[in-house]
Amino acid sequence: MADHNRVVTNSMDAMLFLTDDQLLQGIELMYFAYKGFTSDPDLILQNYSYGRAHHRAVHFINRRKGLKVNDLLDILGITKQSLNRVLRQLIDDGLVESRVGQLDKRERNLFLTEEGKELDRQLSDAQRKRMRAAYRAAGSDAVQGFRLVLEKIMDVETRNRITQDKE
Amino acid sequence: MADHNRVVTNSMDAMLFLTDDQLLQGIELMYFAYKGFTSDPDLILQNYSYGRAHHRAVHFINRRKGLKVNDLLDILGITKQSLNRVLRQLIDDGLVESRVGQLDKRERNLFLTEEGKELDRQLSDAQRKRMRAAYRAAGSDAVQGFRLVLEKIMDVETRNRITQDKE
DNA sequence: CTTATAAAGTCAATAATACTGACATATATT
DNA sequence: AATATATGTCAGTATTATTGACTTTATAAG
Repeated sequence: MADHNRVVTNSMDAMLFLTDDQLLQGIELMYFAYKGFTSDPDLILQNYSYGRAHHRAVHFINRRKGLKVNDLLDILGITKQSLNRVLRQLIDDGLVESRVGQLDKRERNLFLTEEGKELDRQLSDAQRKRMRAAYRAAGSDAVQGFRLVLEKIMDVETRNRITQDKE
Repeated sequence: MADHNRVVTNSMDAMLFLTDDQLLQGIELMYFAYKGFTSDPDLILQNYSYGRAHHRAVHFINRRKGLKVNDLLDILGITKQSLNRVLRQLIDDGLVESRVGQLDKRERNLFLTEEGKELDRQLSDAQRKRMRAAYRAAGSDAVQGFRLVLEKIMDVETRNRITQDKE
């Protein structure tokens, strides 16, 4: 079975020029790009003594205003104990507001306060600036390909959850 | 100067359809794709009680056989104290060999042992499998765009260091 | 109405990864 | 001989994550 797969794989790789070395180069590209991608926000977060976890929470609370705590847990894929520390800080610091659910009072809907929006704006500006520069330098065809490959790289469940919200 | 740039930026954004929302979608794609990208290796590493730091060390030692400790520090962008813990484990566990430099005996050249190569093969197989599937599903044009955008996203210094090795 | 389930929050212990600062050793350079 | 470089190590701290146990409040099911 292993041999059979290898043969099929090789012929399809040949069509797409997918040598092991090229795949490894793609893997390294992902690693280094992600590192650059997070470097600007990391600097800003230091001023707040926050980390990437705070960034992610702020980002998704802004992008999905009023989302429930459980929604955020699903998106981030962490435990509630992990999120709690971060969310507690953001609420105590006045960047996030937790409102009791209107239909189900057990639920909490999360929103950014003005101060939270200000942090999000700073982080988002830095990251969008980098993305915009990269997109512009690479061109729109490249951007399409970039987006397509990234969608295929992520877990299917994640992709379904993300794309269903858009369409 | 800021105003001048803004005007130029906006017109070019229009040409490339770069709304803030699309940029934010790209940012989320990076986040979710990177998460998927690391999920397979993470499972394998659990069997060894290793983490991502070990993965990165093993990967780059294999890709740049005989590299010096300082080279690895530059690539990973961490302190030697951080690397030391990971490298110490890998050496003690017999996955990495540290050979005294031939020209300069202060230097140490790092190599994977057979056992180290076996771990690298497992991690690399999993990650290449995912990349290959994504590449195949997206098509070769998309792959070109993917690579191009990633190169533009990373820090310039990183890009120079990476690409100089290839050409 | 009572019981069970669900959403959120918390406490405690642990782990992986990173940091800074200080210092040691061996080797190379000046 | 003095200085600089490459590597290694010890100690202390921070961030982010984990598992497990438990509480509070509110909804749903019996």
